[in-house]
This record gives sequence, C-alpha cells and structure tokens, in this order.
Amino acid sequence: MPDPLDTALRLTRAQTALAKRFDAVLSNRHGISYADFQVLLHLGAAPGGRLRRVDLAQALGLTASGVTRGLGPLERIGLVEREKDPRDARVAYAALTPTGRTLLVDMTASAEEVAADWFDTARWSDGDVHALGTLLTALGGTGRPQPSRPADA
Amino acid sequence: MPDPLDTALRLTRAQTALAKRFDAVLSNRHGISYADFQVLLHLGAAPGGRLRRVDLAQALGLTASGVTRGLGPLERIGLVEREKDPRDARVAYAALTPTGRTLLVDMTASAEEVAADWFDTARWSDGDVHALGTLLTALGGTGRPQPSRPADA
DNA sequence: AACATCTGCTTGAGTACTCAAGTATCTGTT
DNA sequence: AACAGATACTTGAGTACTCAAGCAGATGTT
Repeated sequence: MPDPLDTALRLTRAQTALAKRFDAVLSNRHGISYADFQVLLHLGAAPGGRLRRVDLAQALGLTASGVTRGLGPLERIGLVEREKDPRDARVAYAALTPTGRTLLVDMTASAEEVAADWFDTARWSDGDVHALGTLLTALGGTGRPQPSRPADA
Repeated sequence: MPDPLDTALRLTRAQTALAKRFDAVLSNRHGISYADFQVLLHLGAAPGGRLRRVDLAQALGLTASGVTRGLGPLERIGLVEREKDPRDARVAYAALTPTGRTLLVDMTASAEEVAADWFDTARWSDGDVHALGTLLTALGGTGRPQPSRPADA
C-alpha cells in the first residue's frame, strides 16, 4: 500500500524509465531528444507558432537560462527561428520554422507510438492510462499543450 | 481526455515539479539532494546496508558511471563507505556508514512530509495517492525499496 | 525628464549525468 | 594451464541543465 512518499518515488522512477525510452526512439528516428520534442510541441501549440523565451521556460519547467542554451542547437539546425518583438526590444521569440513544424508532426506520430507501446507493454488498459492522465492533471501537469486557436500559424 | 502521449507528457511534467520541490527542501534541511537521498534509501534497504555499485545503478536507473561519480561526494562527507568483496576483487560495495544511516532516518521524515504536503496542496485524497501509487507500480516503479530483512545492519 | 526598479535575456562557472574506452579480475572452454 | 570472453568499475570528453552576475530596455514615481 503506497504512502505518499512511496508514490512520489515511484513517480520519479517511472518518469526516468519513460524519458529514456522516448529519448532512444526519438533521437534515433528524428535526431533530436525528448526535451527538444517538448520544445517543438509547445511552440507548435502557441498562437503563431512562437513563444517568448521566458514563457517557453515556464511551460517546460526550466529556467530562462536553460531555454537559451537548449534553443541554440535547434536554431542552428533550422527548426526554430529567433524573432524580435517590435514593441519590446528586450524580448526574443522562439518561433517554429516550416521545417520545424514538419518535424513536429512526424515526431508526434513517433511519440504517440512509443507512449502507446509503453503502456501496452506494462499491460495497462485504456482505462488505466486515462485514470493516470486524469490524476496527473491535478498535479500541474499540462500534458500536451493545446492550441489556443486552430492552426493559426 | 488524456491519450497515452498526453499522459506520458503529464508524467514528465509532474515529476519535474516534484523533484524540484524535494530538492529544495532536502538540500536546504540536510545538505544533500533528492538524488543522493535515493542512494541512501536503497543502501539502507539492502541487506547489510550495502550494495554493489552495479546493483545500485540498476536500482536507481543510472549507469555504473553515474554511480561512481555520484558516490564520490557521499564518501567524502562520510555518509557512504567503500567496501571490498573478499571473493571478487572486481566489486566495490557502497555501504552506509552510521552517520549515513542517521541522516537517512532524518531525511525520510522530511521527505514524507514533503510528499504528503505536495499531494495535499494539489487537493488529493488518500485514495487518489493510493490509486496513483498502485498504477505506477505496474510501470517498473519500485517505489521505496523494502528491506529484505528487518534491520540487519 | 531623471532615477530606481523591474523584466527579458545571455553568459561564466559549476553539477549531474551520459557514452565510449580502458583496466582489472573472474569464468568457462579446450 | 592458457586464453577468449564476460563482468565490475573508473575515467575522459561531451551534453543538459543550474545559479549568480551582468546588460539592455521598459516602467513607475516624483
């Protein structure tokens, strides 16, 4: 019977395993990591396909610093572009390029496959997955970011 | 309605937040991280309070290399000791020192508090926590390692 | 209009890992 | 008894972050 600490430890352990699995498949098939995929996901869901770096950090649970470092490679390989804000010279947007958007679509398919397979391997029913997802919603877990307006990129 | 990918993403997000919280409290109160706490937990639960480095890696979901690096500081501050195996000169055990065991007890109290508080803040019922813990058990999550024999240190 | 303060972002230094390669030791086969 | 291969561990180099400090630009107060 799991008490709160047990449950928290299990959560950590499960996520460690999950991330490894995602990382293995995604970097093998698409050349970028699970963390990078999450960046693309958030950008893709944001209006205009772009986000201020500070907001991206918030969405990812990272510091602004971490975002600056992580975005470098993605800009270099042309998945994300830097954009200026005409009203506020301090802000630099991170914006999905068309290439980035295409990759995001492909990666999402892979990721869905991995996730389904993972729960499948653990013999989870659809109901179990749903139950877990619902429970985690109440924990600040944003899940897959929802587009605020349909396809306004 | 969370599909498998949403659920997986939420799991990642939830764990990120959880780990930050544990890290903040544990390093503040006890001077070592959540990751270090998990090392002590596994050692404390193992027979004789010690584990081969390879088995510790397995238990933590890390590589042997990661264990070597992580154990360094813990040995330096006297929480963990290096022990030889008389039968096999290749293996080096990591063993909890008395100081380490004392700290483990204190940290466990803190960790239980943090975990309880976290679920509490999210307005989770005991039943929810239990349900989550049970679900995660089926995911390779070992939770809190159980002592194989009661207090044989 | 000047100044303190706040915000957004980047950068240097440090931490916690990873993988690949290397060393030492053990084990099974002939 | 010799040797091929497996196993336990460490180490060098690289990645992905963190925090603290710093800078540029915005904002509110007088």
